[in-house]
Amino acid sequence: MLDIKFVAQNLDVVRAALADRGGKADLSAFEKSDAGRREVLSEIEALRHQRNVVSEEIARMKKAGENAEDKVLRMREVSNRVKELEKDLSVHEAAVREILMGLPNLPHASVPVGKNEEDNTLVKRQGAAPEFAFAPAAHWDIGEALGILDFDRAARITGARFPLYLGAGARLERALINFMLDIHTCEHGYKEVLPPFIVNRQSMTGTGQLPKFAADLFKLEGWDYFLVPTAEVPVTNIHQGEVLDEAALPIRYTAHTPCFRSEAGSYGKDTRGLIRQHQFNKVELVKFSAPETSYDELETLLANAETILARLGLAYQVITLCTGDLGFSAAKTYDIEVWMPAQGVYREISSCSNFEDFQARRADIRFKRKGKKGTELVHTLNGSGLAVGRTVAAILENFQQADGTVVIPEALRPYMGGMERLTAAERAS
RNA sequence: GGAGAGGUGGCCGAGCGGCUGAAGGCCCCGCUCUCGAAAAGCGGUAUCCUGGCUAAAACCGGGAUCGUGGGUUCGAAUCCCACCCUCUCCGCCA
Repeated sequence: MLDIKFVAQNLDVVRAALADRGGKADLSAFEKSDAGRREVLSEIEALRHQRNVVSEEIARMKKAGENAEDKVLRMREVSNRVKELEKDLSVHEAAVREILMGLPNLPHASVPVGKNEEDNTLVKRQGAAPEFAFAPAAHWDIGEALGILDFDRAARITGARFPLYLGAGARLERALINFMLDIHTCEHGYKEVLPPFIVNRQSMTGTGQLPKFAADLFKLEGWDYFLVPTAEVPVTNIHQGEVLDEAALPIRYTAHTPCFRSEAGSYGKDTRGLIRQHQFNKVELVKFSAPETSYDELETLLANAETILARLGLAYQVITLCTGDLGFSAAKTYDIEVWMPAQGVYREISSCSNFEDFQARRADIRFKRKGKKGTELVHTLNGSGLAVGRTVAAILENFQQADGTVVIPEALRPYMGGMERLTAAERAS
């Protein structure tokens, strides 16, 4: 959420930023509701002031044994009037809030202006894409041939877009999760957390998924609870409503969770394989930072995520999302895209964002500076470190061999009981 | 699921119709003392909204906030109702 005062005083700035994002905002409605809100509020406050003063008089008179009946009667009317006005006020407040909750974050000055993903800018490319003497197979064909992925049975169990890992495939997924968590906790200074996978409406609103993107979420029937679409939601909300110590910042958390997404509107996209599933695993990185260092924290967050790909020996590129491609809550986002040989493209495997105070304002996460009065909103950041299913897909495609086996990256072998290669040997059925 | 107890400031904790934005303590920040520190003493220390002043603050005025939302009342942290959460006991259970 943007700061209501900032919006009111910088309508043109907000309008321009929204235009850069490719949206249009009905800020005239905001102006009108906010003006109405202030007007009614000042009238209410004047009446309440009167009531407070006279009520005190009444107390004094009653104590002195005097008759205060006329004042009581007058204040009864004032109170009724206040009640009426309060109804007006809540209408205005709801209108302002609704508009404000629907406004996306303002892009940071360093974000390139652009219409869509074609205008994203390349930051760098790392690692060499493997060369094949044969036509590289798609990861779903490799996985099915090895007997470690079974999409048909997954569809029987649940439906389309659910994964079933078997044998070494299941172990590979688990190995990656442990590998990533170990690096982030032991080498990058993140604290491991294991949060709830189901969250309430407030948490979803705090990080920005609600109220606007309910269609992307799985909701529990009979409950006002939702399956997490990313660990960002439960982990960022760890400190919801808190005032943090300046000395405690930056706070860094890493968490593995399954992620559940309805993928509404993506029919026909990435229908095969592990790329776009309703359920997938992800190791997430979340930071709470002081405002002045949050962009430095974004750079290290990105570097922390990149480390995983580098250790696995996967080629990747980093791009900066342009204004038109930026997510709702983000002020700046880097995507890391891993090389996928079968399709010959780089595919998103991590997304690292600084939300500045946008989520902190919604979730009410503040901090106090030593020796200073008052509190300030923290900056929140997060990034995938990494999407595990897509990492499996990348490993299968990048390290496939002519004989159909897949070489396991060396860094991962300790987590695979020393296994060096995925073969069809253990295929059971 | 049944019975009971409770949710108050950064933290602990008193208050149970008006003198309470809230005692007391802790933390934190100034000052005194000290070569310095500790201890002790003195003072200060919630958040949000709104108006004035301002380049912006500081500052000043007003309002709101004692789990959340309603209600009673001239007046509610205090009384009533609903909901949420926590704890204890019983039942059930991985």
